[in-house]
Amino acid sequence: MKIATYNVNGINGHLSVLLKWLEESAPDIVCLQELKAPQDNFPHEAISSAGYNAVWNGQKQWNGVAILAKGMEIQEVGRILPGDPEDMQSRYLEALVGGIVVACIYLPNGNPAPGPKLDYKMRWMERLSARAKVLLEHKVPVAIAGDFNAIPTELDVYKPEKYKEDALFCIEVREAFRSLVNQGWTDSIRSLYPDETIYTFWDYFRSAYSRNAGMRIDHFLLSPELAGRLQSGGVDKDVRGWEKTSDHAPVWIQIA
DNA sequence: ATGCCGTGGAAACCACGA
Repeated sequence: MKIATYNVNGINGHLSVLLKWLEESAPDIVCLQELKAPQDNFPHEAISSAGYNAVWNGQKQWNGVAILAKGMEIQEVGRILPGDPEDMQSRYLEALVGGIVVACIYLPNGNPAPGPKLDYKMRWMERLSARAKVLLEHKVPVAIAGDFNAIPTELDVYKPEKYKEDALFCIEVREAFRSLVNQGWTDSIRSLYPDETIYTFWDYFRSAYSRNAGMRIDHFLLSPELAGRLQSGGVDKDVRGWEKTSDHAPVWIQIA
């Protein structure tokens, strides 16, 4: 079973790229982030015609996450990350699909840092850690997948020294990410490729993609029950080079 | 050193992204 995560940066604006990638890559389960579409403007007919069921948590203008599945029922578990009834941003969607609990996340960016946006990000990471701990205790196959907006280590960004103060790489975000993983999760791509430089995002600016000035911020965290089934994984880097494309590339893993 | 690009919604500019 192939599971993918892809920050589409506007599902309607980049729909043709998404559909082309779905056809070429043929993932069984897909987590999407940054739909940038209100709930009633999700392109469900196009997604359905491509062969995918879908559940989505949309929002006007910003954010928005979705889970797609090919030929499988998607049983929604929830669309609220517990811990803050004031949080109205559509950044979380949890579903049971193919015998796996899939949590699709779009973690807040946090910039400019320091400031209220970083504060919100840190609180969101605390809430995610709390939910992740509960999911681990269930001792079932779980994948937390999505745009974490977190660069785990210096190996994961083209110029670490430039990002020391950035909300994606500052020490408190790195420590929060490491603390989350240390609950017992497996960072899939890093576990498959312990020493390689692998990026999932390249800025639109400054020819970042052609310079390979990227960062690894889209991740798959697997519970022990699922990590043992991890066979392979990678980044569909070429998709980032397509016309009218997202600034992220799709990331995928193959599960036995 | 810098949103230089790109999206969506509102309004012909704005907020936001990483």
